[in-house]
Amino acid sequence: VRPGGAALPPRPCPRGPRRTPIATIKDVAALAGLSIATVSKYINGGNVLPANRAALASAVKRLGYRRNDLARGLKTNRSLSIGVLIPRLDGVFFTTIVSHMESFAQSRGYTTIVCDYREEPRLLESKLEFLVGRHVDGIVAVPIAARQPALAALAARRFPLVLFDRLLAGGIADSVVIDNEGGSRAVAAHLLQRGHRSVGIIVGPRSIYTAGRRLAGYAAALREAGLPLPQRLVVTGDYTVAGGHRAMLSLLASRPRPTAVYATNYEMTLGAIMALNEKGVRVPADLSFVGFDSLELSAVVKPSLTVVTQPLESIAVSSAELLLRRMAGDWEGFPRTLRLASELHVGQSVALRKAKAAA
Amino acid sequence: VRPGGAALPPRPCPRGPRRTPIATIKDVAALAGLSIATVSKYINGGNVLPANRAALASAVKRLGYRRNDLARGLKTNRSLSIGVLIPRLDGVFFTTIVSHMESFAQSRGYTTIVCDYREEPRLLESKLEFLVGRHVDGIVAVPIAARQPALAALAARRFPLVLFDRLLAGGIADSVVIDNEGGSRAVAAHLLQRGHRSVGIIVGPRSIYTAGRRLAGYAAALREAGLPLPQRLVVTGDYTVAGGHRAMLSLLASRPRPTAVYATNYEMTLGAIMALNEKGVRVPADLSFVGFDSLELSAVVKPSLTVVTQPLESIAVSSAELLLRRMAGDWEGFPRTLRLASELHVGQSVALRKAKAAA
DNA sequence: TTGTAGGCGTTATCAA
DNA sequence: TTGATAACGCCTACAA
Repeated sequence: VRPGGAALPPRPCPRGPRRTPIATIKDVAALAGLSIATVSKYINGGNVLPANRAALASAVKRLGYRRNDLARGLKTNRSLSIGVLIPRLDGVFFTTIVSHMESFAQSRGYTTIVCDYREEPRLLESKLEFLVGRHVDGIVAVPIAARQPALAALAARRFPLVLFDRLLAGGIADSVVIDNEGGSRAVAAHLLQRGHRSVGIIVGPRSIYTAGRRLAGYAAALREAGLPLPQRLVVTGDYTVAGGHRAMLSLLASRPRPTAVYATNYEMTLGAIMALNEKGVRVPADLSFVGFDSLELSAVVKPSLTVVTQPLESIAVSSAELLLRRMAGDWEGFPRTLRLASELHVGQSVALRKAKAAA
Repeated sequence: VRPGGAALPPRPCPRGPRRTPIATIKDVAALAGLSIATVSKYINGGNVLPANRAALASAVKRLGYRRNDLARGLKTNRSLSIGVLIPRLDGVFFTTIVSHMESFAQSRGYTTIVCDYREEPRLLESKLEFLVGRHVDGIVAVPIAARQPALAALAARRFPLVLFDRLLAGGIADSVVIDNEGGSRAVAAHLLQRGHRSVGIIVGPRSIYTAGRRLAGYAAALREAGLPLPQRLVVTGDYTVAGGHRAMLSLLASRPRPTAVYATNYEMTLGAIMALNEKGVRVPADLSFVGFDSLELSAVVKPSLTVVTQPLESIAVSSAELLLRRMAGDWEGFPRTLRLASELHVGQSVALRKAKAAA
């Protein structure tokens, strides 16, 4: 029986024989004929006599000394690591952001521990436990739902925590999101201006924050323009390639067929394009199309795609920067919500239509 | 002036005020009225009297005690983390593998520190330094070239190190690769059997191990069949979407046009398909096509794609498992090279041609 | 079964 | 400026 709280990680492998021993401060001190206190000062940029400095430098080099961050962290009560908790590790959106975070964090001396919870609430909690157990100095996370007791508790304790992409209800934690509504409004405006009155929209799962906002912004823009948004033009694609593919097929089959389609994330954009190609639908001659996040595709596809793009690197860096600030004890403006702008890149996938009576 | 060896990481943020203090063994001991040694035993599954066990359990729960892995690692000389060093963090191939490694490692109690070196040799070295400085217990890495002194040195020191995807010259380190030649041979056989005699191949950069092997296997199969492989049918696509796109366009323009094209990685497959769609080339009626690693696409695209797939999860798990074995001191068979099979998934993208005289 | 004590590599406090 | 010395949280003989 293994006791000790809910879920202690399994015992790791028995350790093997030690290889080349690693030099410690003590070794350096011995070789340089100085005390470990002096060596420590030297290592951390303190003042030492030039003569000693030289001796230490050579000793460090001779021994190949490397500071032991574990020991240091033990003393300073910091692990020099931050946790990153995301819904999934496949899809390109999160991995790209994580990649940027990773390199930013490393440039600041921090290591990242990345966990994904496969969109499972239960896994989210246990991975959060794992991170806390690892004594990470801060956490960047993507909530799965608007209410998330575990995350809320962390925030309430003033544990450095920054959310991104999705928000918690009540704005109780520092967060970084993009202007999802704004992006969709821009798309709506663009399509309306180009004469489209019947536009299909491929949306994500209702439960996901971004999906709701993207649809809401789009619907609001239509409403303000006095146009209806019939349910048959709103198709859910589950944020997957297959879902986008299916959704596009269904829109193509719908009568009257919309004159344009707007896919609201990368995977669904990909799937939708595949469907168009299979069906031999010409863009924008037969159908206009607006995608999401697929700037790379946009450059490759002809005609170039009109897409909404998110500033992936900014999201990553803003989140990490805010986190580091909190970790440094600067809680100014807490809880803070940064809203980054999304951009509409106008390509050639939206045709100009003569205005005529709406369907 | 910051002294102390080549490249110490920058000083991290000054620490902020301590928040909710975290319970330690000492606290648990005090609350339970026992010694810390007993608590430690309890935590690690040792024998304690039932009565004490109960007291400890409640104390642990009350205090929300979590073991400090840093302190434990300091004592046991292990950091419970493994480093993962890969060429890039964009592309789906490496990130998928890393994702599997991450979850496997976590299931064994290990944390992973992921670094990418953006295909830059210099960055590879410095990230390796970073990992070693973090005292990771082992490293999984993808070399950038056949000779890599830093990696070789590590292997020579018997530091737990497993390479994957690409090999080092001389087989001096544990490695996990797929049977690249075999995959290409299977493609060649399939195409030949279906009557294709003039097949374009879109290859990766010469400098990358897998690119060389994939081309070699294909060329060998042709040679053994007594067929030529004219240079104009071998187009380099740099392993990128844009490159695959360009390469396919060039093959389509080539005269006589090949009857089939084989793209040798995921990104190039994507680009190539885009090019086909743009040009309105029907697959397989106008041109047969074989892709790589795009099983997900394969399901979405119609007609379904014939593709070579790599066992991404096996690569990840095999590498991590071998690494853990080495970390446990089991050096049996060192240096070992695991060669995993790739698979040819036959879809409907290769047409059956009546055999006739070669071009 | 339980407790005592020493040490892992660092940092930090004070004297010297 | 330098150097003993005491933590940091945990593990582990060894002794009780």
